[in-house]
Amino acid sequence: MAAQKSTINDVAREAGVSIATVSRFLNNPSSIKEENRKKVEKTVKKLKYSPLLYARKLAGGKSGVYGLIIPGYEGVFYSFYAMEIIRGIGFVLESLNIDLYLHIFRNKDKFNSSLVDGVIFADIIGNDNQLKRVIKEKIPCVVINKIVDELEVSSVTIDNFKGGYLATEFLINHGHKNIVHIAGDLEVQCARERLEGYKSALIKNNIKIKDSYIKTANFSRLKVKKCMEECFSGKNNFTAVFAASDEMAAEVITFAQDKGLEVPQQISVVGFDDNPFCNRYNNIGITTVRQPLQQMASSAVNILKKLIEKKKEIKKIIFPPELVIRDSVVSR
Amino acid sequence: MAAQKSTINDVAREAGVSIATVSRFLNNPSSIKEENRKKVEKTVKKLKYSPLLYARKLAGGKSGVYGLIIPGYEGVFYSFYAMEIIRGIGFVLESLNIDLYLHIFRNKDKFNSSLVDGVIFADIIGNDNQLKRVIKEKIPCVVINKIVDELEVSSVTIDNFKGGYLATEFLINHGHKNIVHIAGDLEVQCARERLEGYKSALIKNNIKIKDSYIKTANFSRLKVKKCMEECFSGKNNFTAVFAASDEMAAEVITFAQDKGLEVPQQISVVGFDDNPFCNRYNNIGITTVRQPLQQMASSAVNILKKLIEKKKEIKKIIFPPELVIRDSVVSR
DNA sequence: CTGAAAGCGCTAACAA
DNA sequence: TTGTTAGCGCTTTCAG
Repeated sequence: MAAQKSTINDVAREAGVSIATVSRFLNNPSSIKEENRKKVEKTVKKLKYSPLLYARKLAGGKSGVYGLIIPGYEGVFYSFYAMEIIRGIGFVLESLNIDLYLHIFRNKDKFNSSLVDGVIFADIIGNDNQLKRVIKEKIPCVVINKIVDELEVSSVTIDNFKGGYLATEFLINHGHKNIVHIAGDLEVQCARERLEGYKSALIKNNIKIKDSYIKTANFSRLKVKKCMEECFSGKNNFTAVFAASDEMAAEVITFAQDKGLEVPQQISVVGFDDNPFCNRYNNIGITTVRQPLQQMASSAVNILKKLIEKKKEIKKIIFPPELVIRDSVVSR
Repeated sequence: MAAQKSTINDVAREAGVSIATVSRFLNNPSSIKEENRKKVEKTVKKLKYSPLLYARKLAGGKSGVYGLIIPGYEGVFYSFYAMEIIRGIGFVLESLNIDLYLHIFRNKDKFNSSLVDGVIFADIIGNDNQLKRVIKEKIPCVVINKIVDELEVSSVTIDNFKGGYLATEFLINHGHKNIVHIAGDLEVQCARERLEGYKSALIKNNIKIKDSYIKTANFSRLKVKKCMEECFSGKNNFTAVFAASDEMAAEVITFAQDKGLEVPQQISVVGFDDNPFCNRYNNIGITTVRQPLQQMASSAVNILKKLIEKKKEIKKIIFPPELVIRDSVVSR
């Protein structure tokens, strides 16, 4: 009556072999006799058998599931970065026939890694403990978007310093000297590095760094408004803004336009991300710094896979960022 | 040496009780003596013990993980609907201390439900078989966004017919008679129903349905352009467009503006979703139909939870849609 | 190449 | 209230 799932025992009985043979068929088909392989194969199909992942895992096998841990900061589901990472990883895993176990956490640290074969961290923001625990339990893992120098762990990042440098240098090369930087949340490594890149470009070009030109907006659009109001409140004479994300750059444009200023004629803008949602914001193509998120995701999966298969060692990869020139910057 | 995870045996030994007592502590703490409870609690903390979900599940328990299955249609990761559902469900589950197992599939049907206690389907698009299998295996489940009349399964939806009707009626009430409808992918139930709502509103108001006014754009922005080109190619005299999503509505606005037409002065537009990304598209607040996605998500989780706890029966919930009036429609 | 059997960590009778 | 014990479905020695 009950349409229960069939088990390895059912298959073994029906096919007239032992469960060990069925197990071998599942894990290493070439290790059993042709004849048995055919019999088992037929029976598996007939009974629509598929192994219980948890039984398999308990017996020392693999579940075929990777974990993806995403810090649940505010607005994470509106974050281009987070969504691209989920998308990229989901896409690669699918082609590998591996399932995804997504864990988005806020505050608490309750990821139970027991179901997964390995873990990918999409950034580490306040969850160093989680990472440490995973490493301690010897679960293979890879970190994206943060270089964790103090730990023996694989990572995939871009050179955010260079990204910030490129963006700022591009503005400088167009004759801008008074450049505002809207930074992301400085708790986050990539935001700090982009800021450092900005400073470094100024220094190299003998431009004085003005603290009043550096604002922090948490990567969210909401806070950008406040930053811009501050910039405009004093005696402002800046001619360009470099924002640490395209979303923030878009908000800068909106703000400037609401103020009656033309972009880029009166204010040039550079963003970060190459977010397709903002490519053509209010008809302005935003010049931006592209990070190859899909490549990073795919790279992370591959490293993890090899780690799980014990084929490779810890590896720290850094991709180069790329300046994408559109039309939100003019010379002056 | 090896920092292995501690097991229930370690805890039992260390605390001087049997593993059964530890198990009881985990699942029903009030059933053991105060004294033992304290001892076990202390030991659990000391050893940083947490049960292996798969061992638990194999022994007939729960994993504390719900599955969320999302059809991986093109652009799913840019889909407001999909992201809101993930967000809403993630948010509710987090407060319940339940983990999420996200499965986004394309083509193949390889969801292995064995790790989860229950499953939520975010829409059914071409994966009826998956749903049927889950039901057959007696795994508790809930479907969002599609009413599956022919199956005994819980569902949470909105009244999409009514949504389409409201949108169209609003345009008619503003004096529009020539109304284009940009439908979503008609493989998807909600798109069909919105279209029916549109037709019904026209009929009720004695306006003839023109096939040339009905275009299908797959919910994606790309196809909208083609639809609009078609609309404009013939002798067009439509004055309004009702799009089955805000994203598509935004694209309609872009297209019209590129054509040199003013929105809403020359063309009124109504969308669907109340997508905050499009709230203020090119400075135009889009009038739209809101579906309470967060509520739907939360409702789905609650139904599933009760199903798993065997406290409730199959339930089909239909939420009402709500017209949100902004400024993309003018009378004529 | 195959089968028998041990055991992974846990839950849930059952007996005490 | 507690401990003993029999599995849950699978992988993996170890003999044959």
